[in-house]
Amino acid sequence: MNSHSLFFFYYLTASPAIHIIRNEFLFILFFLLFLLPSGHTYVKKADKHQKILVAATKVFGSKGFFSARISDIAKEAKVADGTIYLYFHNKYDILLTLFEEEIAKLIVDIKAALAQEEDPRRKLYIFALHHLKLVIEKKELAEVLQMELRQSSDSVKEYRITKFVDYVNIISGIIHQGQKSGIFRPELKPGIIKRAFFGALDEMSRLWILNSDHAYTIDDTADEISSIFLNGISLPA
Amino acid sequence: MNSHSLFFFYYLTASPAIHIIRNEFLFILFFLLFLLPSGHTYVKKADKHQKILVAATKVFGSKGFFSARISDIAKEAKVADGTIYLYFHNKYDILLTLFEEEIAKLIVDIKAALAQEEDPRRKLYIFALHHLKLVIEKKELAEVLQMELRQSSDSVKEYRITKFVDYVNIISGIIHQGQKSGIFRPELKPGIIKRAFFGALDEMSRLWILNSDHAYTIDDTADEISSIFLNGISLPA
DNA sequence: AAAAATAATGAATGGCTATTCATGCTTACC
DNA sequence: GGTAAGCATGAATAGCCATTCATTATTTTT
Repeated sequence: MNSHSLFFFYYLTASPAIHIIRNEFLFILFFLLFLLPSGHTYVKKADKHQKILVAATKVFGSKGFFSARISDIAKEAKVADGTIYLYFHNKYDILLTLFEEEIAKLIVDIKAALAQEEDPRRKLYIFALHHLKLVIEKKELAEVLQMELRQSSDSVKEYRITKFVDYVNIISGIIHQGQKSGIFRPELKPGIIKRAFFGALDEMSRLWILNSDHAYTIDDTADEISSIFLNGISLPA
Repeated sequence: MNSHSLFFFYYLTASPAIHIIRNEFLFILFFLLFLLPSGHTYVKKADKHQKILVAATKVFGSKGFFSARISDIAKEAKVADGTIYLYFHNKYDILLTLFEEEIAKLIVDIKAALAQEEDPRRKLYIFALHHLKLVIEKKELAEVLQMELRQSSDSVKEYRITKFVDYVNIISGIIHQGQKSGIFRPELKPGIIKRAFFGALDEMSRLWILNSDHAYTIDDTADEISSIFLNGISLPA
């Protein structure tokens, strides 16, 4: 979408102003009114952008970023290798876009679900449930998160420190609230807890991803983990 | 060491038996008595093997397996690129060797420390402490573990399922023992707990590795995490 | 101290694959 | 139905880097 509008403006500004006679003006008007918002080309582009991202998620998820080949992604998306470069700058750009779009969605989702709830204990449970549900519903994405969030390369680190932290900080927010309202032990450091909690969930994801025999249901797991934490961090009633 | 002894046997069996006259017999005896156990060549080989592993740990740790170049490792080890191939089959072999040797050591260490202790609660604490200490004392190794345990490639997965599980199963052993002796809640599933516990610790490592400003001490952290878990999984007294 | 055996070197090789681009195809408009 | 604009294609390019190997250095043996 982004690159599409840019493209459009490029063409617009590149043609000398003197050429904007009546015909062309009408054409541009037409273009603005019909093509840009919902026109055919536009939709197709968005389609492929999406198709490529979906394919990339699958391929990155199963082979990891480095072992994944552009041609794998192209084949999976049923698109020529070169086509990918009409939509993304390079391989790494695909990964970044994947993160930006998906983590953003995830944050929105979870925040919406949390807004329904007041009790910090319930909130923690809801967070756990959402996070684990992601693993089921978007198995491939979860695998990418699993693998690539760890890849240490300075550029990735910087990125991670931007986006990922937002997500994890939702937890410390909950802990904080719980401490303020006297439900959680006040001496615990939210900075540690959030990490521990995320780590526990994340490790469960890994379990899920690596084993195909899912011995426990998602609800059992969310239940058990948040219950441990709640018992662990709550003040005695 | 391994490849060295193989080498020796290769030479031994390759020379026809008829050649073993008195002189050569004495030579072999000499070789066996002096060179093999502590001779010069042997030590030097072990030296370089080790030097390369140390260098590799550093390089893998800072750049990740895929971004690490053999030439980086060679430079770090102060050795020619080609030399590495006298000690390892290929790049991936370096990584595997690293794991085998280090995780094995770690398991031995932790088991020794645990043997001193009876109380499952204390054991859990000790495990946490050891694991986190690893992150401090062998920062680079910890980074490699962090990064590469996640790398999804079928060969790695298989490997992981062999060695790594041994390590994590130490936790479930402790939980089990605690449940049998009526200290831990019997309805909890050790299969989940061990993962959650490991995940929490592991996430703490990540925190440590990514942030340079170490806001919390290792003991604080081990304390806090095991305390949460202990509260969480213990039966009310 | 020469010869033989072993080890180390690093430049050259070769395979692999991200990226490009000349070409052909589709669609949208007249 | 012809034309132009934008799209898609995939073979060719180009760069990177693991691995090899002819050569040099070192160590051991006689």
